[in-house]
Amino acid sequence: MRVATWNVNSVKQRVPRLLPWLDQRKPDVVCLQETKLSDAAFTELLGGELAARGYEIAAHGQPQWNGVAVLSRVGLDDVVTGLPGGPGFPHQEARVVAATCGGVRVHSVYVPNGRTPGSDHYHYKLAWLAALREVVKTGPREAMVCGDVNIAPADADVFDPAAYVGSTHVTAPERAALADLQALGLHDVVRDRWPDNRIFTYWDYRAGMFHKDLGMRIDLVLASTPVAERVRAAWVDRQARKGTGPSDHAPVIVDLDEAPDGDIGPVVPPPSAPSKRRGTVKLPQSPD
DNA sequence: ATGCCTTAAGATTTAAGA
Repeated sequence: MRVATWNVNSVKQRVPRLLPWLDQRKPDVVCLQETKLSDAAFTELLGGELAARGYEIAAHGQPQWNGVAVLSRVGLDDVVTGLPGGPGFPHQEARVVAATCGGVRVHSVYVPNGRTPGSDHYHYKLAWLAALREVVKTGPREAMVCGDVNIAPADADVFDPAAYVGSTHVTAPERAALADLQALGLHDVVRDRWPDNRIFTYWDYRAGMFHKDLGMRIDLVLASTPVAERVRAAWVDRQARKGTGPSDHAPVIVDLDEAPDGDIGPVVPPPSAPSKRRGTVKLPQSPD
C-alpha cells in the first residue's frame, strides 16, 4: 500500500500537477493539505477525475484558507472531520480529516502556522497539537498521521538553523508538542529511513530557494509501530516541486508491505531463492 | 527589499503563508 501526503497550496491551481502525479506515482492513499476549497467545489472540480482513477474522497474544506482531504482506493471508512473539542481561531478551521483506509487509521493534518512565537496564533498551534494528540491516543493501534505539521523536528530539518532563530517552526515548545504526539508511539518514517540525509519538503517560492535547496522538512509521515514495521520505502518526491506551476511543498511517499497475516506466520525467504523485494529497499530520495 | 513569490478574494489592494 502506497501512502502519500502533499500540501498542494490550492488544489484548484494544482490540478495540472496533481492528476499527472497520481498517474505517475499511483498512490493508494493520498493526504492533501491547503486545498483552499469548499467540499462542494472540491467534488465538482475533481470528483469525476478521481472516481475514474478509483479514488473515494473525504474532503474537509472551507472556501478560502486551509482545507484537507483523504483520497483512497483501498477503502475509506469512518470519516471524521475536525478535532472533537479542539481549539479554534476563534472557530475550528478545516485542518484535519481522518479515515480508515486499508486497515490503517489515516489522519491528514494541516497544523496551524503559529505566525509569531508567543502570539495568539502560536498558542492556538500548541493547543491544536495537544487536541490532535488526544484524538490519536484514543484511536486505533494501526495509525498514520500525515501532513504539514509546520514544525521542523530538529535543526537538521532546516537549511540553516541560524536563519530561523526567533521564528516559529523551530521553537522548543513546538518541538516538544510534536515530541509529545510522537511519544504515543509514532515514528517519523522518512527520518528513520534516512537518518543522515539532507531532506526538505518545503522551499519558499522566492529567491530560487528550491534551486539552491534551501528548505525545511515540515511535512511528515508519522506511523504507529505496527505500521512503521511495514515501511519498505519512504522518500520525498522532489520531482513534483520542479517545473511549471508547482506547490511550494513536495509530496512525501511511503510504501507499506502487506499487513501480517495470522495464517502464514513470519515470512522468511528461502536462502536459495532470495526475493528481489524482501526487506527494506533503498530507493533514491529523488529519482530525478 | 527586511514578504524577494504565490494564493484567494475581489478591487486596482489586502491577508496569509513559513
